[in-house]
Amino acid sequence: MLDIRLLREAPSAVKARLETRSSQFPDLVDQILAIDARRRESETRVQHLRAEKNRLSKEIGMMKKSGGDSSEFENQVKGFASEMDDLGRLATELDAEQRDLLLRVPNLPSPGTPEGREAADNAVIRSWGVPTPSNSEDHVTIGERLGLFDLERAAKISGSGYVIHTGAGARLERALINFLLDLQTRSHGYTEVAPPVLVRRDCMEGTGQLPKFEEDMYGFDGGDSFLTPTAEVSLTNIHRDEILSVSTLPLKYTACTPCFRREAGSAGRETRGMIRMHQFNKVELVKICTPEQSSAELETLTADAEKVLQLLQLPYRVLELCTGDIGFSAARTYDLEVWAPGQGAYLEVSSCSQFNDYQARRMNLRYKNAEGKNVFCHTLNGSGTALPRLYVALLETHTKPGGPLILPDPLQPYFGAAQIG
RNA sequence: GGUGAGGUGGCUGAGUGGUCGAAAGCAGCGCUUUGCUAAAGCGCCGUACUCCAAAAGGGUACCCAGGGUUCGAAUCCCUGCCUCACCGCCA
Repeated sequence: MLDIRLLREAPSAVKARLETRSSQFPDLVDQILAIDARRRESETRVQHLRAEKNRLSKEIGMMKKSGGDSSEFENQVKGFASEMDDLGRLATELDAEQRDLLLRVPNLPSPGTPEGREAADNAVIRSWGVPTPSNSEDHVTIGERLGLFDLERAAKISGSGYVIHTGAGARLERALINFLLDLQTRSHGYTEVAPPVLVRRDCMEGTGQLPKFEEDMYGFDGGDSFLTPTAEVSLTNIHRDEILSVSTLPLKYTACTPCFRREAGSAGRETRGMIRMHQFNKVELVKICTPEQSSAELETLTADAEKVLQLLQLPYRVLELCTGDIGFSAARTYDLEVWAPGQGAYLEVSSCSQFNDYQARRMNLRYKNAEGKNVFCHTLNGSGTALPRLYVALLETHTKPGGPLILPDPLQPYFGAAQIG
């Protein structure tokens, strides 16, 4: 959430920055400022009435104590009680309305974020490895041939968008998870966490999935709790409503959890195979740090995710997303796209984002700085990485048509063999 | 799921209708004194919002959350959430 004071003090700068995302946002800012003005006006009047009420009540107390007659004062207080109630209600309403609208304003893109409207405007900033020619089998063919997973029976029990990993395929999934978590904890210093995947509504608001994207989420109990679409939600919210000691920062957490997404509006897109799922495993990396640390932490976070692809010998490229393509809560984002020869395309396997204090403000996550002031933290996250697309790239890259899947060296001890098939 | 007990400031913990944003202690900060990694004394020490051009200084709200009773609520009532204990059920 943006600081309302920033909107008040520099509305045109804020609107100009939001405009680079989409033209719908400047109007929203005006709407919020109008409500803010009304809200403050009614709040001020209520406060004055309450001050008067408190003063009279205090006098009544003293009169009662000394045995005087206070009925005149009592009537006086009663006299403006209803005006006070009305104004108070109005102020509360406007406050809620303002907050709700403010929660629907996305983060300001960082100054360095390239401007652009759509994915085509993203900037390729580096690539690694040489993409293999796209004449291999696709992962569905390989998976069927080697008996690694079963999409049809998954559809039978859960519908489309689910997978059953079977036999060596299930073991490979487990080997990948262990490899990824060990890499991030042992080599990169993240603390492993095994969080709940069902969270309360306020956590989903904290990281920015709600209120705007409720139709993409699996909700329960009338919208009180949700299955998390990414471990980002659980991990970043761990310290919500806390004031952290600066000496503990940056905090670095990783977790592998199932992720649940309705993918509303994505029907028909990339539906073959495991590229877009309603449930999938993902290793997530989350950092909580100070504003000063934040930008450098984005670079190391991205490098931590890239290491996965390098070790697994999977060619990839890194994009810096443009203003029109970065996520709602993000100020700046690098996407890692792995080459999938069977698709003849790059697949997004990680999105590494810097949120500045946008999420922290939503979840009231602060730290006490050297001057003893409570300051909002900065948060970051990225995948390290999503399993299904990593799996797809692994199969399509390391399998020759009709041949076995040759596992990259670092994976072999985790799987317990050098190849499958 | 049932029963019971609770949720007060960074922590411990008083406070059962009025002058309580809240005693006291601890921790923290500042000063003084004592020549020795410490003690004692004194002072300061919550957050958010808001008014004022700003500072100074006011004001309002906050004792888990939301409602209610009352001229007045940390205190009484209702609901919810959470914690603890025991019972039941269960991977």
